[in-house]
Amino acid sequence: MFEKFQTMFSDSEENYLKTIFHLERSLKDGVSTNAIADQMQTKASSVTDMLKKLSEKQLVNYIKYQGVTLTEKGKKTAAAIIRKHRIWEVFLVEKLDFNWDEVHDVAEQLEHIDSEKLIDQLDKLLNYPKFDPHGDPIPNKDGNFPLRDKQLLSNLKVGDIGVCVGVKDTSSDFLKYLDKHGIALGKQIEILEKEEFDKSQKIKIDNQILHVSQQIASNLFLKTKH
Amino acid sequence: MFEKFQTMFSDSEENYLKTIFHLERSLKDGVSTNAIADQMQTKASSVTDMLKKLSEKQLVNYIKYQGVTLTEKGKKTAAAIIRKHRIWEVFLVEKLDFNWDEVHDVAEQLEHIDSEKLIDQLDKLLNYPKFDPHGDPIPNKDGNFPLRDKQLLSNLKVGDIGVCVGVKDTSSDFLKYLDKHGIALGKQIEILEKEEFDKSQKIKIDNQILHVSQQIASNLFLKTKH
DNA sequence: AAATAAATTTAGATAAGTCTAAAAATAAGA
DNA sequence: TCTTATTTTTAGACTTATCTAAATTTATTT
Repeated sequence: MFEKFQTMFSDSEENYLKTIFHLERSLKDGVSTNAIADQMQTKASSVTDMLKKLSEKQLVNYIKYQGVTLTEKGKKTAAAIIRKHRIWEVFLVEKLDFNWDEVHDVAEQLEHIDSEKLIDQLDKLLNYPKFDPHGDPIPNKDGNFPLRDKQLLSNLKVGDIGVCVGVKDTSSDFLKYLDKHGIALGKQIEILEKEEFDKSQKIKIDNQILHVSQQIASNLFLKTKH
Repeated sequence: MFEKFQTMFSDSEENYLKTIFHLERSLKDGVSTNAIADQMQTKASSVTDMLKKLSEKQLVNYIKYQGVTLTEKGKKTAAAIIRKHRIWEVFLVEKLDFNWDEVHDVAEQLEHIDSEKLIDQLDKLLNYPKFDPHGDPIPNKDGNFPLRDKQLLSNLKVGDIGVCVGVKDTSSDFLKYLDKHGIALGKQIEILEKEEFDKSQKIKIDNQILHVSQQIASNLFLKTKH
């Protein structure tokens, strides 16, 4: 009755792959043991153990004391997990009325469900979304991420106009702040003033004037009108 | 990033509770170690280990060599898991075009996802279904199962007319057999003849005549017209 | 370049869940 | 009832994933 699903990889292995994938993107060069440990709230020794295992399975290139990179196989696997995570997030928001600050923990569980048909059908039900509720790209079945030119609000100059297309910080607190001030994906934002001293900005959204700090501006992605 | 979900119980514990719940219903009196081991395709010694643990957690009444019964807490927990399993099955069939013979393995995974909001919203999306795709009752949030008077096709007599409301055997093979012969939940069936010798029957469904063996008739539930 | 600091790995331990093989308890048969 | 068979439990081992503490390697600093 409870025949074990011989999923390719354990939940833990999948979580490591996903983390390494993300770190590799942001840190560019090789990912260190400690970086992984920090990100996953675990101990460096645990990371070392797992890296050995992932290395044996040809998922990472691991050289002692030198950090890791994902192999092609590792990248594909990580992309598949991220794909599942993000499709589930869209589902939760679009079909089950979750707010964008509530989806992460549940998606973290759902991403490990093993069923190709399930994810394909979900994708179809949601009309093949390209971005998740935070504006992050959803890789296709081949592991390729759709590109979208976007810039941080903090990098725009006075007079620029853009549409909000994503957030860098996906923490619940930040998302709730955005909700409170009417900032959401799809909204148009115009930069009215920039304060050099503290990098804060005055912006126009929904014909309302809003002052945002550097912290906000550097976590909000806009797509500028070319 | 990957803070462990401190779900009440592990997947394994939940699977044991669910199995014991089902066995308790069919076997009536206490459930034996071997019955659980058989059902779960595991070894009796593993079952004993788990029973000790479940007993410590007040989920079962366990006396060495005497089998187990679920406590109230155990019943509630089991019902909650079964509730999740069956709601997911409805979702898979209604929203993702799964066939009723494809849902079990996936629901087996999904039933362990820990999110009250998720299951409540799913329930709402599906319009609070009372029965799953095999006609099995979905317990409510209190753990109570909706009742439906139903009888096995094999127990009806010539001339009786009923509507198909469930299956006893939910194996893929049986469900595919039913699909092939146009038998589905909601279909009306009339008993035309019964063969005493081999207990086979001649029935009418969709104005077609069909011969079904004892094996089929004893695994199909009908609701007779009052 | 030697000494110190930081990062990483190893060694050994723990917990959950499972297994095999042996021991103990219960049930069944003569 | 005594003996045998069946069921159940115990004992000890294994795997996965984690941890702490110690050892090792790499990086930094003077």
